[in-house]
Amino acid sequence: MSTSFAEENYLKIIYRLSEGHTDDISTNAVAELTQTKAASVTDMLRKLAEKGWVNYQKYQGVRLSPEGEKIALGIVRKHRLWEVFLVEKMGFNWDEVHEIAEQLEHIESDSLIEKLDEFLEFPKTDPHGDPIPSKNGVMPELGYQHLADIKAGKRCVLMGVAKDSAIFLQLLTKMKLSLGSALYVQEVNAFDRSVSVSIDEAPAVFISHEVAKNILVKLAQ
Amino acid sequence: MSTSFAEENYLKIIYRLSEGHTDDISTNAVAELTQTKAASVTDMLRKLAEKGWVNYQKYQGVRLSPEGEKIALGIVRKHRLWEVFLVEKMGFNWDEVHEIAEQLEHIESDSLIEKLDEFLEFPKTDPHGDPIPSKNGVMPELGYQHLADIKAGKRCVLMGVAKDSAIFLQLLTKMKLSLGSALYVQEVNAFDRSVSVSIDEAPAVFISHEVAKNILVKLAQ
DNA sequence: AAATATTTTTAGATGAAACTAAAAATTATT
DNA sequence: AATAATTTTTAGTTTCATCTAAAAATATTT
Ligand SMILES: [Mn+2]
Ligand SMILES: [Mn+2]
Ligand SMILES: [Mn+2]
Ligand SMILES: [Mn+2]
Repeated sequence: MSTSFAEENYLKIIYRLSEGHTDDISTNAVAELTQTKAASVTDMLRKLAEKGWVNYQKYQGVRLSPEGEKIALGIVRKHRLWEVFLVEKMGFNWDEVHEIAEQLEHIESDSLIEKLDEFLEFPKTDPHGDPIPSKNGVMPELGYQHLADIKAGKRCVLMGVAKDSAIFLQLLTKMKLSLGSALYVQEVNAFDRSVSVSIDEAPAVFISHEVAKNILVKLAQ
Repeated sequence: MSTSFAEENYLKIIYRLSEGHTDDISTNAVAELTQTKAASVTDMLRKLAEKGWVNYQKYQGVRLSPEGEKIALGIVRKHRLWEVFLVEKMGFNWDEVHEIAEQLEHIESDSLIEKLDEFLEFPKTDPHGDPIPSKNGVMPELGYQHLADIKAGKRCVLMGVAKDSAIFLQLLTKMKLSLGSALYVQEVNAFDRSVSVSIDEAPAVFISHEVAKNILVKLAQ
């Protein structure tokens, strides 16, 4: 069965909202991410349920069916592989690729995406550190922690971001933060929950809680 | 002003039908290439005229305005650059790329297409020998001839094809014909207008008039 | 437990892009 | 020049994805 751009975008967003927990997703949550009204979401959820891609009961919220999750993972795979292409081969910065990948993720050609994967030498993660689902729909679990949850005195490495808006990524770049940055959490400041962090052995800088929440790290060793 | 996929496809097809001659294009001709009904074409032509991209008078046919031609050339440029990418970088055969490029041509990002052009080292022609319009909307005139019009005894080189359907391209491949093939027109056979042609100095084979019409060549020296 | 607030669904409408069937205009033929 | 054939347009529908406004269901507060 074929999928429209709109359907693919809804499935992808329901997938995103489901990551981690297992409870049902609310109509309003979907409406916010799709940038549509709740009434439009209700219509689409009925249609997706009709096609067997979601389980949906009026007023009870929605979750992906196994079939729907497979489609969503396919879109996410394409999105992230194209992002790698845009950064690695076309020379874009990590804050410039998301919007273009939003378009490219809907290109329909299995052979293209497999050839792209090979051309990029089978990357495991995208330019934002997000894992790339395998061809057969398995999303690797990377198990990173949020910088905001790291205790003072710990060393860690920046492995990813939990948000890929251009404005956030540009701020990280300004702060000299990028994938692979070696971080030393000198102090957690109780007043505003900001963290004093030394980046690549440089003198420590303040990172706000809002930013630290969206930085994913792996503890050193 | 933004363009929908449907509008872009119409403009591209009107452009294609206009190449060469200067007369107006008929509604039916457009309907055939867009794979829609004449009534649908009439609707769209009114809309395109409204936006200033075509000149259209009821019953008089249609032609592109300068603005419409610029848009069409932009789509053709993207289509052909993506085809080069698919063949040169992704390892597709020349008969496999057209359908994928039909999708990729609608990706909207000026910086992407300029970076792609650079990545491909500014190709002048696509995998079918078709010229790639410049960034500023100029289509190079290559001035090739049809193999069907070449006189017996002449040598020429295969430079392009006038049709990019997979079935035609696969036949050429089977006949060992590809871009750059050195052709010697041994004889034009009056009965069926087929041509006896030696390909790369091999013993001559028969090429039907139907095929010869769609092969573009440059006379040797 | 009632009242109130919030969320979600229904009902009805809109704009795009297609369709079919019928009418009108143009072109070709006698 | 009249008739017939063909092409093109109009009129009225359909499907998809959205919208607004109002109704219904659920959740929260008093
Ligand atoms: Mn992204
Ligand atoms: Mn990403
Ligand atoms: Mn197209
Ligand atoms: Mn081509």
